[in-house]
Amino acid sequence: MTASESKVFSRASGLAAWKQVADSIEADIAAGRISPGDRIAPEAQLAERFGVNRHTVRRGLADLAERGLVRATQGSGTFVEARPLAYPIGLKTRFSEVMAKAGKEARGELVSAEHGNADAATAEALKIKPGAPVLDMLTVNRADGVPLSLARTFLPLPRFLGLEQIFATKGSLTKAYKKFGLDDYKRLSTRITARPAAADEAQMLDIAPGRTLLIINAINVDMDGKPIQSTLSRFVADRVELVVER
Amino acid sequence: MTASESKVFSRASGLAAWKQVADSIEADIAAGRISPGDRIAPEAQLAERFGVNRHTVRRGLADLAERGLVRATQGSGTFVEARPLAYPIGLKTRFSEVMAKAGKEARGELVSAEHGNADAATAEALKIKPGAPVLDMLTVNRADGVPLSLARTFLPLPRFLGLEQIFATKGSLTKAYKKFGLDDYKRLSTRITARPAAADEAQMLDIAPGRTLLIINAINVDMDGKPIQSTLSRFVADRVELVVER
DNA sequence: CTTTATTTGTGCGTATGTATC
DNA sequence: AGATACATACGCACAAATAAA
Repeated sequence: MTASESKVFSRASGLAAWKQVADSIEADIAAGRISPGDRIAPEAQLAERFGVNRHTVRRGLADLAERGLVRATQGSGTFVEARPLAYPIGLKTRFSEVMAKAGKEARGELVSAEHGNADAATAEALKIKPGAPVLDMLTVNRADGVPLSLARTFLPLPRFLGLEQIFATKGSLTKAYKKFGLDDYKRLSTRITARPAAADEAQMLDIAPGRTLLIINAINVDMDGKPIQSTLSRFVADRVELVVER
Repeated sequence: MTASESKVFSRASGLAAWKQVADSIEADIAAGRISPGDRIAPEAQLAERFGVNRHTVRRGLADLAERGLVRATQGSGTFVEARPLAYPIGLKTRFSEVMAKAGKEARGELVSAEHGNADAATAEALKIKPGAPVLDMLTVNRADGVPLSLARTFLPLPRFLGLEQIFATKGSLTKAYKKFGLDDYKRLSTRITARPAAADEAQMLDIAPGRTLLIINAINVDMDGKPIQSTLSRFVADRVELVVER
């Protein structure tokens, strides 16, 4: 590994030394010379390569860490972070299609499904009477086996009776809808918040409790504008990046 | 077995006792009988009122807390949470207009402003050459004095030279743009992630370190499609709820 | 500053009804 | 039928944090 891979370091460029270090490593990542998961050179080695003090290297790495490009682990090294999966949010967002486009295999796993009664919020979302029967499904959605989100979905019940069994085998809500003669649907509303993961959520998503979750509250309607589902999705924040589509 | 039950509470309704407690309190909140900021009755008192054990009340309160309706503080009480401010994200989102609509007074406070050089990511966002001059502003945006977000905004520099001085007095980026002959602009892209707040961020946003932040990476362009700003906004997650506009 | 009362948080034990094997 | 597991509910006690005296 020669220093020729990196840009030339200039003392008199006006740019702070730590910034030049950071920019150089960022360029290495952007150009694919170092890939997600790779350990970058130890700080001492970087200091020698750039001809700066280790403190200067650390300042640069801190800048990259703050922007989420690398993550330092004491005693182990500094690693290039996996770029989070871009997850589009738009009028017609389909989990399975989004994943297929990203070259990932999407699969929804049914954790539980039960018949319940709509509480005030769910009733308003689905435009049904409070206490009306709903299908209450809990699913874990994975991309290539890695849990991305934990979703609780409410569906109005006379209409989608038995949908959970189709979902369980197909692993896709879109496909399950087709069995009910519903070929197309769209997003009515999307609301986004974030909070730390509770113990049970962490367990199902295979993360440590307290890790950040992106909470998405979505309502989908059929082409007649009739609500067909109200979903509370909990995404592992450092595995996805939500992209708002226009 | 005795008939000394509370009016809404029914032992043999099939609904779990804790759920009935939760529903009853939720109804009180929905009906405005208790308002955001109010302390609800102590657990012991609620237990007596509903004729159940305190554990049962706690189970119900835990349900409400998980849904963000209340927040318990040890030694102090359980309080009704303020509903987070709905923050629309769309093609033309203006902080000041959004706040005015919500009946809040919006004000951007300039923390720092300096001339810098675009790093790789900023350069790509603004479609300028890496290292090109940019205005690097750090602002805290408040609604009625409460910090909602901390934003780092990069603007291309020959074009917006001196904008920071106008922003400092006006407290609004939209107004500052007008002084540069830019009357209208639109959102090109919005990317959303989330993570805990660092110490310095927490201090400026008046929250505890580690509280969850919603990170929004936005690029705005003028009506010719030319990028005019790249902003990294850090919203206090439990003060706002992002609403994706269609 | 110390003391005291209030309030939430936690633990353990007991009992019961309901599924499930 | 029996055994087992699980969720629900109750009772008591104490710890920890907060607020008021």
